[in-house]
Amino acid sequence: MTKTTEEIIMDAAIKVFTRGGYAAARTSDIAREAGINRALLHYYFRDKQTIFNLIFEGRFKEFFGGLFKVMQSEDSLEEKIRKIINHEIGTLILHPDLPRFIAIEVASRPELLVEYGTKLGLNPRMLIARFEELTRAEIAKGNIRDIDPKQLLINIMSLSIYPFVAQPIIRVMMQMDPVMFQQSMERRKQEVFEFVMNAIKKHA
Amino acid sequence: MTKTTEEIIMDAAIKVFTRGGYAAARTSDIAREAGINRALLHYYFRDKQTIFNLIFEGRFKEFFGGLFKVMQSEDSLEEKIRKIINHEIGTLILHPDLPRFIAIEVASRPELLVEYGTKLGLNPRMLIARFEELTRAEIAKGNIRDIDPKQLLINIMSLSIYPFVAQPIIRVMMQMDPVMFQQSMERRKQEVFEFVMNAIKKHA
DNA sequence: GTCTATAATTTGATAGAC
DNA sequence: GTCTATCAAATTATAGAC
Repeated sequence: MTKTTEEIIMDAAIKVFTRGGYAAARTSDIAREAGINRALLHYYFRDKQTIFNLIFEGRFKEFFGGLFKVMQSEDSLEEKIRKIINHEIGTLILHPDLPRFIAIEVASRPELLVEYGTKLGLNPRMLIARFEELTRAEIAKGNIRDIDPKQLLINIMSLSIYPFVAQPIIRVMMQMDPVMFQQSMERRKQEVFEFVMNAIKKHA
Repeated sequence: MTKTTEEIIMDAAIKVFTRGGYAAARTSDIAREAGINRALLHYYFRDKQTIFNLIFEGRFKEFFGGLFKVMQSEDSLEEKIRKIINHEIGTLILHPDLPRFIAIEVASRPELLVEYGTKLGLNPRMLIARFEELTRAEIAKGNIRDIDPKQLLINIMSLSIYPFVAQPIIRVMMQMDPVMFQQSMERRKQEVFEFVMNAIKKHA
């Protein structure tokens, strides 16, 4: 189970690229992080852009791939909401820099979203459609209050993802070290779920 | 009211730096955007870092300055929540790239937060303290359900700010052009307010 | 496969003419 | 004040020895 040099380089590249995006990444940082020489990067991978593309595809998949499965599940709305939140926060506890990385790169080149989206067979329309349908059905049945399903989905994502984007700010303002932050996010799974369910509940 | 060259350069620099952060910004991009020569940047400002520091201070102030005032107001909790949401979304409609820019730079250098925070006389502890106090009072009075005030504040911020961070993704997934997105955010002020108020309301 | 040395390219900063 | 030309430094990429 000992890692090949190629894997070592990839792991190092993930760290460096994810930290500040493509522009801020130095190939020398990747080499140092991997404990090898810069020239060896070019032996295993053609150039910086090639490494980045491989990394981006993997990170993109991490960010969107699991979500797609969860969104497609045949659960009730409540159960689906719970799973989305648990999946998002759970993933980001393991990879806290992920959303910032995706945001940086997709903002500077939005076509990446379409390119890698189709590459992974993700259909955004489909992804949203089921959730919308389910939500509208619950509204029609009178189980929840009238709310735009798209906005509801944005709200769930916002509550799950934003704290990680703002992690450095939150940590300073609320005086948390990384461990405290992680524990706080662990508890947040339940808190966000309750917040959302309350928000869509009907009131007398 | 015709702009000086210095102002033209600053405006261009704001655009370029905000787009992808310091590392991705090219001085040649700033010059082209300003319609002048690269050398002229160095005539008006010492170097890239100097321009960036000026820009960052301004943007930082835009992002945190107004919030500070709103957080200090003597309103009821409900009114304060409304004002926070309106202020955040309102500001970001005018400056949609702002939160991504702040997130990128503060993530790569968290000390910026403390440095510019104290420079502007912002005290994060104070900022949160009043909100916490007010929220606890409402809980004690039985007006809202029991909720961690810090988490509530994070939730309000998440709902207000995240859509702008994820703007490129949301735009693609929901097929909105920039104008539609802006209109959607305008409506969102009210929707987020209702969402939050419902979420903290007590249920029978 | 891995390294050292070096070349090529990109980017930022300066000198000096107008 | 603004430009062209040039330099210097940083960064990426390649050649070639071992």
